[in-house]
Order: sequence, then C-alpha cells, then structure tokens
Amino acid sequence: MVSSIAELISDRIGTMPAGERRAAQTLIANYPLTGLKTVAEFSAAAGVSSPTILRFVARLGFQNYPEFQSALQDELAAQLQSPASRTLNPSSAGGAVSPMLEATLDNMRETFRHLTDRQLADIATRLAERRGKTFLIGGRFTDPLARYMAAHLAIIQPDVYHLAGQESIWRDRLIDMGKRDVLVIFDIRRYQESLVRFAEKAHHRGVQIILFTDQWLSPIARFARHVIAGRTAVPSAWDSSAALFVVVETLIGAVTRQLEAAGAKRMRDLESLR
Amino acid sequence: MVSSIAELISDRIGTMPAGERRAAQTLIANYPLTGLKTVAEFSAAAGVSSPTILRFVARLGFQNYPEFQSALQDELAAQLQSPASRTLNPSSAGGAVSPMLEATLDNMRETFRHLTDRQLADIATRLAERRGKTFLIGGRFTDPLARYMAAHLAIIQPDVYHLAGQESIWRDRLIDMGKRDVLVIFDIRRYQESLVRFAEKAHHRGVQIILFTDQWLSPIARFARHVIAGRTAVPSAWDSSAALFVVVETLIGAVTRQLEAAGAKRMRDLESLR
DNA sequence: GGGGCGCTGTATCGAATGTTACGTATTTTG
DNA sequence: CAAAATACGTAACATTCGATACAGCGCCCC
Repeated sequence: MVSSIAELISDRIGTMPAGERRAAQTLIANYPLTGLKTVAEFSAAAGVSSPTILRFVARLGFQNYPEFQSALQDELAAQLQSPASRTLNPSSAGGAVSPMLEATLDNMRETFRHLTDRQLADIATRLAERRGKTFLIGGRFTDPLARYMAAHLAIIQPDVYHLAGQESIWRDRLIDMGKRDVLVIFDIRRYQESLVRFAEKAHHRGVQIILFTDQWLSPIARFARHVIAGRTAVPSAWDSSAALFVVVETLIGAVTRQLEAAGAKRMRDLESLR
Repeated sequence: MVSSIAELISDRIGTMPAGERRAAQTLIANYPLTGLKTVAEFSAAAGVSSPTILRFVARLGFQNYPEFQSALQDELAAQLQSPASRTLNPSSAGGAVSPMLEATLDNMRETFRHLTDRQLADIATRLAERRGKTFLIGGRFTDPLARYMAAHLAIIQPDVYHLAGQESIWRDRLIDMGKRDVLVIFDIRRYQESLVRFAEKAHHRGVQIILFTDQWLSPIARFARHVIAGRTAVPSAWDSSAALFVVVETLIGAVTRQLEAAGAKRMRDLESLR
C-alpha cells in the first residue's frame, strides 16, 4: 500500500524515462511545494517542458493535474494537523526508521552532551587567536575531515596547512612547527601508529595539539591540549565520523564568528582575486 | 512588523466588513490550505462570493490573488524547511544546547524524510553491482566527502577512483568512462561551473551519474540518474554538509552489506597485504 | 547500418480561472 | 426617518492555465 505520494514516486521513479525522472527528483527535492505551483513553474524548475510534467503526473495514476494537486494538498493538510508525524519517515510504514540515522543522531546528542560550550569556545579561541600557523592532519578515514576543516579555515585566516601525502613528507614539516603553532589531529580506531609518533614529536616541540578522536581516546590524547571525543558506533561495518564532522562544522562556525572583522575583510579580498 | 500572513489578518480582521471577515475566519480555520485553492473554492468554503475573496486579499495589501498565493507558499516553504522553528522551545532541550547542533539534527531528519528507503537501496545497488568503474568527485568544500566515500568504497570493491587535482587532470579521465561506469558528484551552492561541464560530458558518454547536492538542486541534476538533496541551512556563515555526510555513511554501509560476501573476502585479502 | 519504437518539445486549442463593471441590498449618518 | 455611502453578489470579460495533436529526435534491437 502506498500511503504518500512521495512513496508512490520513489516506487516508480526507476521505471520512468529521463525527463519525467527529472520532474520527480525536483519534486522530491522540496516536496511538496513544487507540486502546488502551476505546471509552467514546475516544468521550469525541473528544466523540462509542460507536457512532460503532465505525463509524469499521469504516470502516477492521476487523471489530471488538479487532481494531483488536490492529493498533495490533502496530504499536506494531514501533516499540518499532526506535526508529530512530521518527524517520522513516511517510508517507515513498518515502523523502522533508518536505524543508521537514529544511531547517528544519538551519537551527536551524546557527543555534544559531553562537550561543554566552554570547551568549544576555548578551542575556537585557540584556533582563531593563535599567533603561529595551523596544521591539520588525519588518519586513513578521517583525513577528509581534516581537509574539510582546512578548506574552511584557510579562507578566513592565513597560514593554515593541511598535511597530506606520504608520511615522510609531513614528518619533514615538523621543522616548521613551534610553540605558537596549533596542530589539529584526527585519529579514531584503529589508531595509526604513524600519527601517534608524529603527535609525540610535535608535542615535544611545544606545538599545541587539538585532537579529534573517538570515545575510547587515541593514545595521542596524552599529548593533546584539547581532546574532542565523538561517538562512532552505528549499525554498520564501519565506524561513523558524522559526530566529529558536526563538531568540526560547529568549530568552523565559531572561529568564523570570532574572526568576523578580520575574516570578512579576508573573504572580500579573496573574492576580488577571482 | 508582521512576520506571517496569519498575523497580518488578525491585525486587520477588526476593521473588515462582515463578508471579508468570514473569508478571514475560514482561512484561519485551516490555515493556510484554503488560501492555496482557487478563488471559487475559497469563496464556496467561506460562503461568500468570489469578488469578496478578491477584495479581502486586496485589503491585505496584495495586488492580485496569485501574489497572495505565492506569499502563502513562501511562508509554507519556510515552515516545512525548518521544523525546529515551531518545536523550538529551550526548555525541552534540557539546557543551552548549541543551536548549530539543533539545526544540524533537523537537517538530517528532514533530509532523510525526503529520502525513501527504496531510493537509498536503488543507489546502493547501483554502486554495488556496477559492471564498470566508480568515479567520485566533489566541489570546493564537498571534495572531502567524495574522498571519504572513495576511501571506504575502494576497500570493498575494485576500480574506485577519486578524481582530484586540477580540472585538466580529471577532464582527461573522461576518456576512460563509459556506459557501465558510475560517477558520483558532490555539488552544493555555489555550484561550480567546471563540475557542471564535466557532468555534462560524462553524461553524453553514457555514464550513470549519482548527484549529492542541496535542496536547491545543482544544475547537474539535469544529467543525473539519481539525485540526493540534503538540507544545508545552519546558523553559521557556512552551509553545512553534515546531512550529506550521513547519507554518505548510510550508503557506504548499505553497499558494504550488499557486497558482504565478495567484500569480506576482499577485506581479508587486504589485511593480509599489510 | 537500417528500421522501428519510445521519448520529448513546439504549437495550438479549449476550458477554467481571476478580474472588473454594475446593479441591488444593507448599514450608517445627519 | 431619509439619504448617502458602503458592502455585496451577478454577470460578462480577458487572461492564464492545463490539455492535446503532431513532428523531430535519439535510442535500441535486429
């Protein structure tokens, strides 16, 4: 049984020709508002012609476009009257919402529960007001997080470097690091020996280390000035870095805010360079 | 200042003549759906004539009926996109939780609400059972997501390539791509022209494109076989890719499950290589 | 490589919608 | 109580919308 039109669409989207599929995707992307507009507007949004929209609607089993819109409105009416149902995934008629999503949301809540605003603010301040350089590095699966953070930080402040490539390459960068510098390390299970060694050496050079790790704490925690422990357990063969990802985004936002004056000017300068 | 049309109405309902007041009450009674219907239906519901509805709308300050409907739709769009705005009460959060976290959690719920299990399963199957190669590429800020996905997929199946570096480099890789191949693209605002061009060319070569984008849909959606639209709005200077990140992890998990037999063997082989 | 099929856009038509003019009813005011 | 002003509905109008026929195009299969 099909309870919602969205479900109906995703059932049949596989059997649709390209044009109608584009219509379907645009509708799903911000459901159901696009369907409430006129055919012309709908077709423009989807980048197809009006007849394609009508064929799309016909394929879903509606006699005409107004009938389709009425169905959408009825659905919307039901939703608006019981806001609680909005949090449920319609496809979860069986009851099971994506267990992956549930676990991830829990991980985030739990991660932030163990993270005080004070801690976040302190770390943000250290990243914003450091007098030296900022280096970022990650492990096998967490390196993208380091990259993501570096990509943003590098825009709002100078001297941000992501350490990539072979171990020998970034090991040699140690020579540039000193007390005024900050090193952001991402390391979750299984902890990488090379990263631990690197962290230890950096620590001895007086570098301030900010560590992103999992709840079991990488051995690097011994050398770290700040430690962020994210929950990683999900019903999957892999650990999840999503909670850490959100912490990263939160920090990026906080640092940006602190550097608002200086950062804004810098961003304008960058814009003008393009 | 009047933030919503409902407010505007209750402000002026006192100064309205009887007929228009009935219109106003009918609209408020099940707001805003009645306003989205036609003038004839609206008038019938309110028990007045069409011109009365139009006069009512004019009194609210709208030039014509379509303009009034557009305003209602915009308002509805804003509501639907941030469910937090309605449920947002600080006490239920149990203390000062980061608004950044709240918005992110909402984004994820909303993203998955627009994503049926069927869609995810279809995409996972395409990634798992493709007969050719898998290519991944991302934009300025989303490239780390492509890397993250590639890092995992490359472990459980062969022929997974992340396209990085200069445009000319991955443009040349087009020559290796064909009908049996899959191209995963990440592109959120502001959409990158170079990626669009790349996607178009790949599409013409018959490559199956899986697109990760935001709710406003990158122009690449025109060429994509599958589109995943994630919510990105957060109280920050930057857009959030966290929702897309979770979808990525979910897909990685699903593909891994599908390839369990083959993948497990492959992972054991990899282990023994170390 | 050729023939057939299916998909898609352009142009056109009919219908339904929003809009306006005008006459009647109702209320308000002197 | 009378007269004016306002409100309201009926009916005709113009516009926009949804629907359809048709031709071009690409694609797949033989």
